[in-house]
Amino acid sequence: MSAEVMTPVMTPEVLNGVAEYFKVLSEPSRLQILCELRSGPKNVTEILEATGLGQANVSKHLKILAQAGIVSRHPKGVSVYYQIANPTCFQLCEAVCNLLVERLQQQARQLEPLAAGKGWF
Amino acid sequence: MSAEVMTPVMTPEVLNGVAEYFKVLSEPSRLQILCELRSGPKNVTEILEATGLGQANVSKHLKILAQAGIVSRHPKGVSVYYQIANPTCFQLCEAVCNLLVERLQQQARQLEPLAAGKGWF
DNA sequence: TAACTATATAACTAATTGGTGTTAAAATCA
DNA sequence: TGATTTTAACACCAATTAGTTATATAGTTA
Repeated sequence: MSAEVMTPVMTPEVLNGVAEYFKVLSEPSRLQILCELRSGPKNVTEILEATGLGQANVSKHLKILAQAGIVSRHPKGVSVYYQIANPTCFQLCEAVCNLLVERLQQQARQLEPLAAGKGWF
Repeated sequence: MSAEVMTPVMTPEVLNGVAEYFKVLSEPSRLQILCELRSGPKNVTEILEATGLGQANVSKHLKILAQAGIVSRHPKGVSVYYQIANPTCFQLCEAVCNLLVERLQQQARQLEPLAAGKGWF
């Protein structure tokens, strides 16, 4: 009955949700933590040592990642293990990586003739 | 010769670059602007009217999007038209959207038996 | 129970940033 | 030329947040 079937209206709620997810991935420290979890679950101390970040800082970042559903929390005795809950985040990172590489390569191609001495005069 | 071929080291530069790109997409206003550009190029005035955002605000957001290589700038007479330079951003948004939908559906499934009256006692 | 370890939380600072208002610059038209 | 329109640049304020320090909480062991 709706005429908006083909191009769905992006409600503010959806926009906010998507923006919020991207915001979680927009901090180098959090990406670093995610990279460390690529090899498997790690407890907080291991993440501390691997990243060199402060304890309270890591704890806060892990909470944010867990709330976003990107990592999951698994208490085991004294320590708490975290692991990737949804590997989609890596696909997103990979896509952005490719984007950045493409852009750098394109810039390199544009600069190449100048480096070869052509085009200055 | 390198032993790090399989799992590439994520240098701080790469991490910063990826984080920076995600940060550009982490603002609802910018996502709103991108959504308005889905239907084709638009000048600033058209974007103003479509989004309801302030002029200076839109100008700033467009600059950020252009610097990130997500939109491209095309002056035409008095006005300046912007258009999507790389549609990859939409694939990213779509992926995040699916993620959010999946999470809501999963939460719904978990809540369903409780709503049916089972599991309270 | 007390002592110890691992993690989380609270309070704080410093820096970043989204939004607004204003001004300036550039193109078009009278 | 002068007036108008369109966009960008600049200054400002309010709100958010990453990181740090100190403290609290929970699990473990003696």
